[in-house]
Parts: sequence; C-alpha cells; structure tokens
Amino acid sequence: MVSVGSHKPNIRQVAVIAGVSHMTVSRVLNDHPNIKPDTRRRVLEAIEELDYRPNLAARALATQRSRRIGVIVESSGAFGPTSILSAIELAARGAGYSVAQIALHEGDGLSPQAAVESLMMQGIDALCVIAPRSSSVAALRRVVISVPMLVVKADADPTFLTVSIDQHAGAVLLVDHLVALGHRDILHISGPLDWLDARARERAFHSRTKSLGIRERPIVVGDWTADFAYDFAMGLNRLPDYTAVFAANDEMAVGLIHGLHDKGFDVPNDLSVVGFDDVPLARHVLPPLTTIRQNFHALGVAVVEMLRAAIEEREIPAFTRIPTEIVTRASTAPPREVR
Amino acid sequence: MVSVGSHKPNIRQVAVIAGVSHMTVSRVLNDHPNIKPDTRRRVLEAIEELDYRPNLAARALATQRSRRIGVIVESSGAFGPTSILSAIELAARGAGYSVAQIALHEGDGLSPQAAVESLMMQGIDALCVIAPRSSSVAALRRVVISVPMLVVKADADPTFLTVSIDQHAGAVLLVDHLVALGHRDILHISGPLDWLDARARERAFHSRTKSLGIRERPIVVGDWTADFAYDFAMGLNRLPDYTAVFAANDEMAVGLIHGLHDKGFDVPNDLSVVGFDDVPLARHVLPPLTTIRQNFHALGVAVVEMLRAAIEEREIPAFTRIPTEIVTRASTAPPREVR
DNA sequence: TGCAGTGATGTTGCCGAGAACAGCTCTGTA
DNA sequence: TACAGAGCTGTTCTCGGCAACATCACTGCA
Repeated sequence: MVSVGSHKPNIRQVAVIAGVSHMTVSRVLNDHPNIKPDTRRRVLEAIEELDYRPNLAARALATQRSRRIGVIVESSGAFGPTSILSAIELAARGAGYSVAQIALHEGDGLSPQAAVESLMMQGIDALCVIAPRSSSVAALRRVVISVPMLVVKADADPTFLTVSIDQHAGAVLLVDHLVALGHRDILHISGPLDWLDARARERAFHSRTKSLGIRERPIVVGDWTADFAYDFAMGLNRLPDYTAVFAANDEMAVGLIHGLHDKGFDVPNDLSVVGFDDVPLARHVLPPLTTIRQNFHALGVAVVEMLRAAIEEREIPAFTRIPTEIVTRASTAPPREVR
Repeated sequence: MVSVGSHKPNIRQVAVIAGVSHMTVSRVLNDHPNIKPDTRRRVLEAIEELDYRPNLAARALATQRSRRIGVIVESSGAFGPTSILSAIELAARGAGYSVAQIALHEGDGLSPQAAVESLMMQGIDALCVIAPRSSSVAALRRVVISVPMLVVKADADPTFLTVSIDQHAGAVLLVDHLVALGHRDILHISGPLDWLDARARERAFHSRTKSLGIRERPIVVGDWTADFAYDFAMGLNRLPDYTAVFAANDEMAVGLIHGLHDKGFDVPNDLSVVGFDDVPLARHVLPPLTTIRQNFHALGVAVVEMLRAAIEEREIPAFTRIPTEIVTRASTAPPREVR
C-alpha cells in the first residue's frame, strides 16, 4: 500500500506537513493578519506540496456563506436572457462568486417558486431572477427568502432590487428615428403583453407617438417569433397605409421582412422596418436591420455589484437603469411620399 | 423573544417535533426502506410544519456526492455551445442533478485547467466539457481528475467519454444535396481549423467531393463570423467559377449572402449557398437558408445519461453519436447551366 | 421455552472547514 | 522585577447532514 493518500488532502494534513495547527492553515487561506511571514511560507509550501484545495462545501457549512449566486432565467432560448445570463456569470466570476443557474423552460412544469427553493437549498448568498413576464414577477412577490433578491426586468419595482434595460428610451429612439425620416404612420408589432419588455416597448411607442402627434393606430400583438411576423405579412394583400413597422424584437422584424418580400413588397422602399435587440445577424440580414443595442455587459456588472453590496449589507440604490443605443442600418429609409 | 427560530430549521429540530431521532428523519428524506408508515407520516408532517429543507452543502460533505455536474463551455456566445449547455442543464435537472457552469470567454485569461480546478473545488460529481477547439482538448488531455469526464466534441476520443454531433454526416448531406441539384464546383468556407467542428466539416467536404469525383478546389478558411464572409463576398469582382458555396455555419452563410447581394449577385440564381446549424433566423433570412439541424436535446440527454452511468460505475459505451438532418430551403437551386 | 432472524429505531462519530476563546511568547514600561 | 498588552498560534466546538454500528421488540420455529 503506497502511503501517498490517493484521496483529496484536507486542511489538517496540510497542517501536519507545515508543522502547525489546522487553524493556522485556515488563517493563511483566508488572508488573516497576524501570521508570521515564515509560518505563512511554510503553510503555502505544504499546500503546494499536497496540491491542496479547500473544500467549498465544508467552508459553506461552517461560514453559512457559499459565494454562490443563484440565477433563474426564463426562456433561455431567447437572445436577451441568454446574453444577460452570460454577462452575469462573467461579472460574478470577476467578483469571486460562482453562479448556480436554473432555466425555466416553457411547459416543463417548474414553477418560479420551486426554482427559488431549489436554489436556496443549494445555499446561495443572493438570488437574481431574469423575469420577463409579469406573471412570474407576481409569483416572485409572494416568495419570502432569507437572502437578497434582485430582479432584472423592464421597470423599477419597490419590492426588489431591480436592474432594468431602458426599454422606454430604446423605443423612443426608434420612433424618433422613423419620424425624423418622415414617417407619420407607424405600425407596432408587440411581443406578448404579459411580457414586461413587450409592455414597456409598447407603452413607450404609444406615449412617444402621441406626444409627437402621430396617428393613433391599433398595435398588432405578436409572440416574438419570426414565424408570427412572417404569417402576418403574408396576410397583407396590398401595401398598407402605414409606412413603417416597429417590431418589438429582431426576430419578428426579420420574419416580417421575409413575408413582405414574399408578397412582393420591398424593405425599405415600400416600408421601413425596425427591430429591437441587435442580434448578431441583424447586421447581415437583407436589408440590414435598424435596431436597438442593449449593453448586457454593463447589466451583468450592475447586477453583481448590487448583489454584493446587499450581501455585505452596504447601502446602495435599489435600482439601476442600463442605457441603450440605436444602430441605424438599411432597413429604414424615408417614406415614398417624402422622396 | 418569540420562540419560533427565525433561522433555518435543521434535521434535529424536525426530529424533536416528530418525536424521533434525527436519523429517522434522514432515512425518511432518503427514502430508506424499513420505516413504519406512521413514523414516516409524522416526520413528513414535522418537515411540513417547520418548512424544512435539507442543507445540500452538509449532505455533500457527509456523502462526498453533490449531485452536481460541472460544465465548461467555450465561446458561450455562439449558437451551438449555448444550445448544448441549455440542453444539458435541462436533462441534468430531469435526472436530479444541478449544473455548475463556467464559460471560457476569449481573452479573459481563464485556462481550461483553471476552470476544471475551480469546478472541482465546488465538489462536482462529474465534468462535461464542451470543447470546440483542438487546443483545449489537448489541454484537457493533461488534466487528471478524480471524477468522470465527458467531452462534447466533433469526433470520438479514446481518452474521454465522448458525445459527438455527427458533423461528417451533416456535411455529406449538404454536399449530396448540392450535387443532386447539379452543382459540380463547390467552394467551402470553413471555420478556423483549430476548431474540431470546422475541421470535421472540412474533412467531410473533401472526402465526399473527392469520392463523387468533383473538382478539387482550395477552401477558404473563415472565422465563423458573418463579417468575414461578407468581406469575402465583397472581394469578388465577377461571378466566380464555382456555382455553390458550403459555409461552415449559418452566420457565415448569411454574411456571404449579404455580401453577394451588395455586389449585385443573386442567391440562389447566381450561386447556391448552404450553412450549418439551423439558427432560429435561418428560416427567415432572405433567401431562407438550406442548412443542417442538430439535435441538441438528444445530445443533452446522452451527456447526462453517460455521466450518470459513469458516476454509478455502470458499464456503458464511451461514445455516442448524435444524428443530424438537412433542412432544404430557398438558398439552394440548380446552377444556371443546368436550367 | 429458547433463540435466531429481521424490522424499526437510536447513539456515536465523522465529513472538512471556520468561530470563539484560550494560552503562550515576546516587548516595553513602571 | 513584575506585569500589561500585543502578536501569534493552538484547542475545542460547531455547522447539518449521513454511515456504521448498537439496541430493542417482535416473529416464527425447533
């Protein structure tokens, strides 16, 4: 029997090699002051020699802190939530936290509450929910948990810490862009209205068009998918009265352009189209899409910063708004009558 | 002082309420046999009453099992890796496992080894690496860990458990489709050749065109981005000799179509184009893209099934191949001379 | 009647860390 | 010379579970 234990070394074995108590090793690991440099060196050498790594489960048990953040993300297939999740993970790692993630897929029967519970059992220090739907926000409101909770959603909320991408400003940028080109009659194809982002974009569209004195026209309620917008376009039998379409996301914008094309209409000459998201392909579809770019990186940083502050019980504002910018491309042009 | 402890109940408090020892509670929690139905009921009632949830960190410490799978994913922005990760997470949850994820972003200085170590410290039962590059696979070969390790990559590998999407079959389907349409001169725009998927698709392209007796033509090595393919197309000053292009992913296919369009060439009338991935927008870009659909769901299930078997030390094949299918759309048509 | 077998439950100790407190060794000062 | 206080390190206990073994009450059978 070879004496080099094949199993993972623990803090006491390190202590034996270094000729100190395990608490001294623990102090070195946690950067406590008042450790003699020579002792520290011996401990570090022993750690090196054994290739020791602390057991985080044991540490979590002892400290009641896991340095782990739970993230719940809905419709993880979509571009927005995925990008947000990835940005949070990166920012969390930068702050020394890891991420435990649960994706709520449609119809897999996992309720937001169950997801919260499952994460809490894993011992998270804080919870972040990427909650695009009002129904899930309502469900969250009833959840009581013992760690800080932050929600990424379209608007501020007194119940939670909140980080929002500025949907309103983005929608206003798009409307202003179209109006500047000369459009006076714009159709809005929204996302499903129980999605907060859809609702925010729709409200911003209404209030901006109204304040600019533009014709009030009923919106079309879509479902975010390109298929929906394609089918809608295929239902048009002649060029409509409106001269521009504001689709609530890029996917619908692309589907719409596809359908218009199949119906023999040209974008942007017959109709201008804008989207929202700036998905990677938005720049290269035909015609390239005017859209809104969201700063996911800034969002991830803000989420982690706010959660850290909450964990450490520092005072911070409970709300952060992330700016957006418009990206102007060939899918928008002045309407015919102006040219 | 109210006696209802504001802090989380533990197994001993449950035991007191139920009037049993804490081990009986543990047995109920873990579905041991030989518990009297009446006792079980009392324990469950006490759990309910206290709203007790087991502490998974403590359980992991005691059992040396975390029911957590580590996943390392490279270039998490890309469609493929993201879809794979999401599929694995879903399948893992179905099997009662959670997922600890680390994304390797380009240039964030985290090596695959460091990622492995970081996950091991978190106490994972098994490791899955979504490793698209040969360099990372080479790095992994030198990693020694004490848990089962599975790599999702383009081909089988004696070193690891492996799950592969059948890149070869997919590429063959595309070549055969083009040849069936009458194309005899096809350009391949590959991904970066240190990516295993790119390499596999390129090799399949070569071997299939060769065995069909089609003109050998040097490939163009791309970088997966639509921008690259766009620029490539913009460099064409006249219609090339080849009549079809096999782009190694959808993004490059779309960028290429964009560039060809800007140069005044028409797809598919001047040139047929195929991609690989079937991204959500592939169906709605103009023209809709002929491409390869990969079964990510099946992949996720296979990954989790193989890892479970390895964790439980059951015998299983060390390699699973996931099939692909071709989706034929309007970006491909017979070449001019055939019509 | 005695006893082995088994079903149901309890007792003790350990997993690998950190907290709290105790204790030792200096140093400087009265 | 005594002693306070700071710096450094050790001892013991705890976190919340589970494994291993111990115990006890039945049951069935020789």
